[in-house]
Amino acid sequence: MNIQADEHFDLKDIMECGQAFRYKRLESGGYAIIAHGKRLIAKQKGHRLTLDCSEKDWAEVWRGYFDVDRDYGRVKEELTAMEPRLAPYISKKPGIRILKQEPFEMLITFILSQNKSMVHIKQLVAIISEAYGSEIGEGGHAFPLPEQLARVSEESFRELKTGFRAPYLVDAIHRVVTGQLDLESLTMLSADKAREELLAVKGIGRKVADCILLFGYGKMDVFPLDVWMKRAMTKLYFDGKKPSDKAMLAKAREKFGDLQGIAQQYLFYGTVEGL
DNA sequence: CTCCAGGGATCAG
DNA sequence: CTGATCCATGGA
Repeated sequence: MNIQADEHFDLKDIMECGQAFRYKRLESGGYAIIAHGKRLIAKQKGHRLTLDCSEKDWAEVWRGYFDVDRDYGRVKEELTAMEPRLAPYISKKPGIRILKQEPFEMLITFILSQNKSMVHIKQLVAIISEAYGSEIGEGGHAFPLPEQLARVSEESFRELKTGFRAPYLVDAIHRVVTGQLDLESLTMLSADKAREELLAVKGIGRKVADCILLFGYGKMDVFPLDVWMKRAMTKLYFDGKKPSDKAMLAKAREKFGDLQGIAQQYLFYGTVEGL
């Protein structure tokens, strides 16, 4: 089916700005995307977005995934009004949107992400999906469900080269399948309350928790502070001197308010791309 | 060889 | 409270 995309939607930038790991760029310029247990082929030409899905799947899955019902024109106006220095980052990648991905997938993916490069995270998530996720056609595999990972031992995770993160994964999965960590219930909580729940898991710190909240729950009032964002914030607001994490987070809230999660993504992609 | 990667736990002051 | 060190592993 075809969708009308506006100037605030750029498939390439959405997929490649660092928030998603389960996509492949095709020869045609389109993308094969796996999310929410489904596989999608998407192509964009100008304002025309072509998707190989039913209207039902569009309505039930992909519309939410692409955050279509948020007015990014307004988001960008508000952010620019709050902080004019964000403008060059926004105009460099004006088509970024925050994807709404599966909470459990984000939980596992970002526990894995610590101290790893983005390409390696992508490889590792692919390997885990192929090993334990259900086949969904065309050789694609869904990200594994909690029950599918519950039988995986720490030893097996180590064989997949997850290194010191293996026990963290086992602990997180155990908490989910036993109901000790109720991912569903975090939807209704404030970011601060939801973060508290996530921080109880070993291997989840502030940064990983905030990535889960932003990309898995669409909570835009968080600011994942990773090495790239520390560079960006230091350069922008602290004159090259090394500020504390607390100072950087306070500055992010001051400058970007409840839209700091979205601001973070413009800053992140811009910084990775060398702006 | 060294250094670093979308960090966090632990321990020393 | 802040800062240093260690943690596996692969790529530059």
